[in-house]
Amino acid sequence: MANKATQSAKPDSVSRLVLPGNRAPSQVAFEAAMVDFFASAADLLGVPKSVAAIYGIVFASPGPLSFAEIEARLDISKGSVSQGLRVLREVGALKEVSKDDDRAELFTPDLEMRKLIQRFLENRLQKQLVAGSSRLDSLLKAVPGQNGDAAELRRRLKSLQDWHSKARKLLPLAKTFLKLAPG
Amino acid sequence: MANKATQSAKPDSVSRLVLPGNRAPSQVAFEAAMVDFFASAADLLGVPKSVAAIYGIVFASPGPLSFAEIEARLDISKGSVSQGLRVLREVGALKEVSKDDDRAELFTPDLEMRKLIQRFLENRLQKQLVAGSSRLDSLLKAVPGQNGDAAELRRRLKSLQDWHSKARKLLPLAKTFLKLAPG
DNA sequence: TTTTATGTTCAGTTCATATTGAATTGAATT
DNA sequence: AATTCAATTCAATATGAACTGAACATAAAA
Repeated sequence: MANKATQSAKPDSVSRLVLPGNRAPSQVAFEAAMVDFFASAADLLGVPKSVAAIYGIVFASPGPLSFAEIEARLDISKGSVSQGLRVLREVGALKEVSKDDDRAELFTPDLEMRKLIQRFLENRLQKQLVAGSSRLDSLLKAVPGQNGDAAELRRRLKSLQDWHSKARKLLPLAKTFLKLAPG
Repeated sequence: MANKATQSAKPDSVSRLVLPGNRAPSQVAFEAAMVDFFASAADLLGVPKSVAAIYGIVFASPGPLSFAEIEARLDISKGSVSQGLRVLREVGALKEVSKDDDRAELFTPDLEMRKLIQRFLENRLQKQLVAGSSRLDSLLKAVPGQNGDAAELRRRLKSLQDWHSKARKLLPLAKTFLKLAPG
């Protein structure tokens, strides 16, 4: 809990979320760096920091972690852990591995990132692009006036449609490319 | 289609920013729709709504608009208009056309979106990817422990490096693709 | 049944970010 | 030099997404 003013000049970023506990300093440092890494990626993708932190801490652990262990290693609330885990399970970023002698769920990163990336591309980009296209169709029909001004507006909308079309065509290419074998 | 009940139902979102003034209702509706369109795109890219609204209102006007006209058509403050215009000029989304008989600046959308898109790809994506790569290098050297656990962590990091590498290779392809002539 | 362990929910709070607008700047005009 | 007006700045404020934590749910153990 103690989240008081720090006495050292630690980076005031996300790595503050990582609690030392009684683990080896090198392990803690590694965890903090991983959490930071995913936090900055998450920032780009519009994902909450706490979610990134959870993923980072699980990623940094060679063995699967329980809810309680995640809670202990991160300075975020039970509620946030619960909701963050839900999000990460929903998008397939984490998978549960059940240890039969204990009823606590254990989480480990799902390294099949193909699916993760595909999901992102389809859910955010493709959706937005498709919705945008039909909106542009409507707009083109609703151009006000009928003189040269209207012509100019139509020209602009056509230009937007062109870009949308290119982006839509690029998406499948990107998906294919990202699927290629390492090398 | 999956459109809500009424076709003229005003989404109570961003189009509220558009002020009717004394322009033709069809023009106002068109403006509101354009503002909405750019607002949802901006949302994806992490750009403030007011900035998107300004771009939308300028895009929806066949002729260039002055600061005062933009302010009159949108329900946002002078300060937001000023700051939004600055951002849009900086990224090259708007260009100024000077009308010699008046000293007010006039703005019109810069339809050379190539540059805009290139800027976005380079500044946000490429930067993040390059920074990420070097962070991964560091992390690989800082893997704690030396047994099988360390090997597992190295395996995970290698996997991340692979994805980063693919994404970095994809960027130039995307740039080229988006540059192709319409068709 | 009661207790304990584990996880979830959600009403309220926090805090980062967007927005505001009074004060200011500076260029053109008189 | 004083006035006017377009535009900018920035401290103050508003907004809302993310976070918290107490209450609640569920299931195994006692």
